[in-house]
Amino acid sequence: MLSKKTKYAIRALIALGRQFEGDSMNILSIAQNEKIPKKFLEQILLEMRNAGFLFSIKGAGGGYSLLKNPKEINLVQVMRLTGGPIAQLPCVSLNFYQRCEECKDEDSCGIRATFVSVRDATLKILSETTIADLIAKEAKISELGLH
Amino acid sequence: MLSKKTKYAIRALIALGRQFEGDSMNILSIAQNEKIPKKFLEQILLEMRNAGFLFSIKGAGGGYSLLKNPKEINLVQVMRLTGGPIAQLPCVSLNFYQRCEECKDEDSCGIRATFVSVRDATLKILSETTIADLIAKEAKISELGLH
DNA sequence: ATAAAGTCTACTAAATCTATATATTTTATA
DNA sequence: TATAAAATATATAGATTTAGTAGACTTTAT
Repeated sequence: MLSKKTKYAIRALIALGRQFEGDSMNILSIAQNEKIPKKFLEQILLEMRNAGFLFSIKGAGGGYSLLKNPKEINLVQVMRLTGGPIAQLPCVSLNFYQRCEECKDEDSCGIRATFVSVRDATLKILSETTIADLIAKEAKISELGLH
Repeated sequence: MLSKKTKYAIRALIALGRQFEGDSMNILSIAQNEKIPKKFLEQILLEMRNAGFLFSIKGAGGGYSLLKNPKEINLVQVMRLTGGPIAQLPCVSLNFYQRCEECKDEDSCGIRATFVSVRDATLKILSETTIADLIAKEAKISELGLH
C-alpha cells in the first residue's frame, strides 16, 4: 500500500511542479489546495528539501519551490524517499533487502520469483512516470472539460 | 507489502499441494516444516477452510488437505482471502475500493491512473501464477541441485 | 517590533499486524 | 471408556507502523 505520506508528497510535487521556475509556494497554501494536514505536510516537504528536491526560503514571503525539473522526477524516486520499499516482499527489495526468516532457499522460492516479476513490472511503470507526466495528464483532462 | 499471514498461507498451500489427493497433514507438521508459528497457522488454515480451499478432519489422526486442485488456485485468490487488497491505493482496488478523501476528480488523477497500471500488471502476474507452478518450480530446482 | 513563514524534535493516538492464550469439540485407539 | 491427538473458536496481548499534533526555535520582510 502506498502510504498517505507518499501520496501527499506526490501531490505536493505536482503543485510545486506547476509553478516550476515561477513563484514559490508556502506550506499553508499547498496544504489547503491539496487538502493535506499542514503539520504533516511540513515534515514531508522538509524531507524532500533535505533530499535535494526542493528549495526553500524562510521568513515572511518565503516558501518552497522545486529545484529539479518535473521531467526529471519519477515516482520511484519519490516513493523511495518517503515510503521505503517498492517491493512487496523484503527479500525482493533492491534498496531495503531483508532475508525472510523462515526461508530455506531463496533461489528455489517460487513466491520470491513471482514477486521479483511484480517488482520489476511495478518499477518499470513507476520509473517511466514523472511528475511532469502527472501534471500534463491533469491539465489535459481538466482543460478539455472531460470530467 | 505482502503480510506474513499471506506468505504463510501460500507456503501452507504449497505444502498441502504437494500432498494433493494423498494423505492429510496436521497443523503441527506444516508449522514445523515451514517454520510458521503454530497458533497463527491455525487461524490461517481455518480461514482457508471456511473459504472452501481446504478440507479438515478433526480428532486424532486428523488434519488438513487441499480441496481444490493446486492448478486451480492462483495467488490472486490467496491474497484476496488473507491479505485484503492487491492494489496499492484504495481508490484503485477492485474489491476493496475506497475513495481518497482529498481527491478532487478521480478521472483526471494522474496518481490514480498510474496505480491502475501497476494494479493491472500485478494482477496479471499473480493471476497467472498457481500453487502448482510454485510447487513445480521448487521441485525442479531442488531436484537439479541448482541451489 | 511584529508577523509570516520555514526548521526541528518530540510526542500521541489510532490502526494494523503478529502472535499467544484458553477453552471447547471431535475422533482414534489402547 | 479414558486418554491423547487434533481441529475449532474467540479473545486478547504485544509490537510495529502510520498519521497526525504540539511546541519551541529561527529567519526574514515590512
